[in-house]
Amino acid sequence: MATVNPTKGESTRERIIESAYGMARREGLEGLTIGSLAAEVGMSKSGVFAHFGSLEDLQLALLDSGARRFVEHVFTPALKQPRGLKRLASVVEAWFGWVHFNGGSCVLLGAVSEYDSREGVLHDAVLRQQTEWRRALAKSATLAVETGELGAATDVEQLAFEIYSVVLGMNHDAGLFGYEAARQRAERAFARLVGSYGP
Amino acid sequence: MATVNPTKGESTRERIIESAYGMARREGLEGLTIGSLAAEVGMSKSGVFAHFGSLEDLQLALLDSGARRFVEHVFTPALKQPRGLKRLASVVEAWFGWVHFNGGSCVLLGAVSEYDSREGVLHDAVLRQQTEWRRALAKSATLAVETGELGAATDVEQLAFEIYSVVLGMNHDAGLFGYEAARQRAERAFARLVGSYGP
DNA sequence: TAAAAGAACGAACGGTCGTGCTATTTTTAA
DNA sequence: TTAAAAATAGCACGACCGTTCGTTCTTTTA
Repeated sequence: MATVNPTKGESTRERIIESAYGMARREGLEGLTIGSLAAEVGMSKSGVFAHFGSLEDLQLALLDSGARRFVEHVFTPALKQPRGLKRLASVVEAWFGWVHFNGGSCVLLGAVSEYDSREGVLHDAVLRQQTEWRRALAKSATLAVETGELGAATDVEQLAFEIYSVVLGMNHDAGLFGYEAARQRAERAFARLVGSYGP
Repeated sequence: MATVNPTKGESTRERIIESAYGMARREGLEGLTIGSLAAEVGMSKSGVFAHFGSLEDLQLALLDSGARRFVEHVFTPALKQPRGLKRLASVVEAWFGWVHFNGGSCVLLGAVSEYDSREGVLHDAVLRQQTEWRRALAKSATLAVETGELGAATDVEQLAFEIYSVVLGMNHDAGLFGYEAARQRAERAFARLVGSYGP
């Protein structure tokens, strides 16, 4: 019972974030403005503003919220799979689905290219996220090595990089050329990867 | 003799683009403003503005200029290599180097995530670029199949996607975690790729 | 050297930006 | 039901946005 009895402020704050998330998917975190956001949720600028205290804090909240959804969508369901290749594949498949779930463009990945060569709290948050998920991916790979489904000599960090690359490739192609074709390419690439790292 | 006797206007236009390119590398094409650009080149806003007619045209010019550099840096030198795997490898290596050449963040790739889910001439230009380079990459792969250095059954479009993914992975990691480590990962990934597609 | 063309400036425009303030309304708690 | 607290609106601000316009200075051409 985490979200029971949400106060009015909390629920509208959630509504704002929801709306901002859709907007950021089209315009990026940087393209977000309080004015247009207020118009979309049907509030005044100052009304929206008061919930966050600053635009940067709103962006930060958005990043957090996105991260929560991401983990829920990609990592959590995989826990139902047995450790090893099954679980790793589940993560990757869900990751592919995540791109589609977000209409072909991902706020979190967009934030990487917006903030990777900048300083500030948003950069720090993005870096933390990416580091964490790369680590989680490598961990999943490690389990698949331990079950013997991947070769014992597997460099799991390298494999995590290569899987992540496929995700980036899919994200890239989905945005430019369409989701379906991109997903097929990505599926095949991942299958190849698993095959080439096999025992 | 293309750039001989450049008129004054042409040369300052070049200077502006040069400066804008560096700025766009930090802030993205979207983050570019005529005011800050004018300040950096030491001109008035209107003086800068007059060279392009609109901000969008400036961004478009920047995209064109970047494309020219990119081709010059990545594709042109590879022509000195014999057709086949040598040339393909040369393209990929130069591509890796291109990321470093641009200080770890590439304007052209940045433009993809800025404009992939938008409409307009900038989106169109980005799409044209990416389509062209993917095609060129696939073509390079085709030659390597014809020389017998890659398997006859190779799906060159799939291979092009996978190579491109590695480039994206490298770009991602270079921006967040540093160039050197990213390049090593990318090198190994490409080597694996070539190996797994071998004859 | 004179005339025409081009380049750059400075000021101003209407907008929008994020952010403070002070009211007013609505929700919550006693 | 009433008082306190929270949520929202309204307005104004200074800054900056892209763009336009008329003017001035510099370069090119004849």
